[in-house]
Amino acid sequence: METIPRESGEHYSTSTNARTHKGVAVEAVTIKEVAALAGVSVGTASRVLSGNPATSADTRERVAAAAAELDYQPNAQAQALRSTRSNSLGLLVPDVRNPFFADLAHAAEQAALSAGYVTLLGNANEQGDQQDRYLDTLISRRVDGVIVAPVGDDGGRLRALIERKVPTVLVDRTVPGLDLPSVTTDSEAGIRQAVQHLAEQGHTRIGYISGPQATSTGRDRFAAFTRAVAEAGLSQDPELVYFGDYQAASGSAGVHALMELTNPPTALLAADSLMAVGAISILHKLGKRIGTDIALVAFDDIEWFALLNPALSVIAHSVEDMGRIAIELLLQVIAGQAPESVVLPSELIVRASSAMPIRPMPILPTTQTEQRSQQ
Amino acid sequence: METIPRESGEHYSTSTNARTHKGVAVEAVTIKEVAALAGVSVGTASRVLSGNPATSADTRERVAAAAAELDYQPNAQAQALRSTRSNSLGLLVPDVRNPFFADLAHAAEQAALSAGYVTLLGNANEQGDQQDRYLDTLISRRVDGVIVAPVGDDGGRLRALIERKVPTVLVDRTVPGLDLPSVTTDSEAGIRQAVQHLAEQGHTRIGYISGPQATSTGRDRFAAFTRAVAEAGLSQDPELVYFGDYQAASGSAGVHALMELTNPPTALLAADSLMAVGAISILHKLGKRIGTDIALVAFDDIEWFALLNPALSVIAHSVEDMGRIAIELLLQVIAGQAPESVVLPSELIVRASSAMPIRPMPILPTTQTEQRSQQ
DNA sequence: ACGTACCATGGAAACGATTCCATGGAAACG
DNA sequence: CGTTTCCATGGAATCGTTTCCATGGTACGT
Repeated sequence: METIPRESGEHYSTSTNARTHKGVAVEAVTIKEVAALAGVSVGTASRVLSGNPATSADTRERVAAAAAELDYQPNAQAQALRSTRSNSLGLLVPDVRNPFFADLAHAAEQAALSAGYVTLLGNANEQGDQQDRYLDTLISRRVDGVIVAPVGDDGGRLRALIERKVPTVLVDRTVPGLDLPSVTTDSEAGIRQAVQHLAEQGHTRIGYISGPQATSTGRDRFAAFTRAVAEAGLSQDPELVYFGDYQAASGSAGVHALMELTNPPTALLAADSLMAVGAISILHKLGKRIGTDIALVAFDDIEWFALLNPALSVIAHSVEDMGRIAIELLLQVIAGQAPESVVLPSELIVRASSAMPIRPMPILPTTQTEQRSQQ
Repeated sequence: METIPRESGEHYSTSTNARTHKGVAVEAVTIKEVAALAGVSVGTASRVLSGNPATSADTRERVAAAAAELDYQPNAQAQALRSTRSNSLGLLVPDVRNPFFADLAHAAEQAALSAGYVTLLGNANEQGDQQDRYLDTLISRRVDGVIVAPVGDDGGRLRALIERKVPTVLVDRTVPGLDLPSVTTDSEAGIRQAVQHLAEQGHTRIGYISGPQATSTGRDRFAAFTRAVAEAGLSQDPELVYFGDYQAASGSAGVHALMELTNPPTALLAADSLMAVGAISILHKLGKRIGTDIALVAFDDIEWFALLNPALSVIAHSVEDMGRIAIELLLQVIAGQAPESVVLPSELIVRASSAMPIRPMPILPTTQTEQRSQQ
């Protein structure tokens, strides 16, 4: 709206990309200046800096020296605009504060870095709209590929990625109806081992704190639990299942609900680490001693779980592999291939939280003996 | 190197920004196509889409409809190249897997998002060269501002940021000689409270697992510890200090070293959460019961510490405030102001790990009684 | 020694948006 | 009714880089 006449005088009228800061205009070094200092054309300078072999040793040297002298940093936006490659990947996780996803982010980021990509990390906060917002941002920034641990079940703006044929890989969770390569965990084995292990300790009523049924992991793990319980001949009382949302608070709520049953469980299985944290916290408050009064097993092998007293039994799966393989698959998609999805194994690690038989009595596989609550 | 003649035929020779994927070329929607569909010029379309008021209601409507129809997502690179604003911030932390920095990243990212910025998260892995590499990447991407929890003491490429006048704010740690706004914690109060508290429990020899002296927090906290110990009249035996590197392994090594002294400490203070984790792990292995055989206090208030048994006493400081304020300061710097640095308070939270007097005997402030190691 | 091949180089177009400037038309004013 | 003002719009320049194309020069084969 300013109408003050501006003099278009004898300034450097050639290259003026100003970054203003505290009122002072700072000129960034461009390839033009590098070329000038080296005494070559812009095209030649570009060739040298991008490693194009069609250059003489002499110019290579002079351009490199000029770039170093001026501390030249190429404008990544201009590069990306022209070359349609941004050398950046998007990584979208439901929650960075969840140690599982923090580890995943770390693993993926390191793998991406060694492949020459920077990672834009986005946080969906377990909210579909925030995920969609980030996905649009990633489309706008023309990232070369995206790795998503999806929130919700409808795909949302993931479909926009697919339409645009943006290379995309799903990780940890899948979305029904979306045909994308993925890296997931086969929860079946780990959960069956956990249930069998608890049955061997004499437990007949296992409480299950489930993930939300709007996620693939929530459904898969719940189905695996149901099957395992049936196979082991344990109680299939539907009251023993509480549906949480993968956040700590719902782990607490789950324990509350399960322990108020007239016939409460003697063992608990939590479908992720955060809900396990919530469960532990409330069990402490309720005065229940883990590993003695009640057994507890958690999905996700978090370093800290081994430090608890008693140490927590967990169903482990390798988050490092998951992150690394996700990047590998993504690089393949970027290269124009159509890689197969990868399913990683899970396995039970028994520690003190579930190692002690609560009721040392023989298991009666056929007859379900009514047991009084131990209030 | 291809010399195959390419036909430059009757294709859409106007706009061909191809993103190749699985061999198929996909054209991204550009503003040109939006303008064509709306029946206006590119300039007008741009004005509408960027909210420039110099547009008629009629065109606004038609352009908006066309953009929606085509699911247009602007090319952020072209926008940034022309407007010299990228609407993105860089956030560089020493280690995302450290829950303190994961929380910090989350807090900062949310604050940035609500201010309209996306965050590029980088991981220095506590290594100066990896930090430098990321800093160069951020310069190249022309981010609008950078928040750094610096690794090391020499600044490295941080000086390049300053030369270019890239708006930068330091967080958690500072670097001597760099005049940048920062958000840090005053460890003095929390550490003095912790030492006094331990002295009140009858401890006279407090082991200190220090952070590296090449970080400002390492130095500050060590100095605060030294002062507090002197004030409380406790042992200033230099053998009671172990210098770690803020990683879990060095916490274990520190406990090892301190417990092998002929006169080992009866209480431990760890300068960050990861070293505390390492310390807990090794104490378990050595059969030392925390809170009974040895007292333990950790710097950094991590949610999980409250779940340990016994719960861990901590020196707390607000990581949410730190992240949020860092973004606030950065926005001020971007706006051309020169904000003051902010120092946040710390305070002791006493839990079971340090609550019990280990040797209920009167303190002899002057005479140091020889105590046998309790191996 | 001459033509061919090749290689390093300079110049210019292009990527997709923003933004300045000029213009045409409508509205407002006398 | 004529002139001025203003506003919406189209066209063009521009951001910094890559990449295509043409060219000049050197080396090579005959």
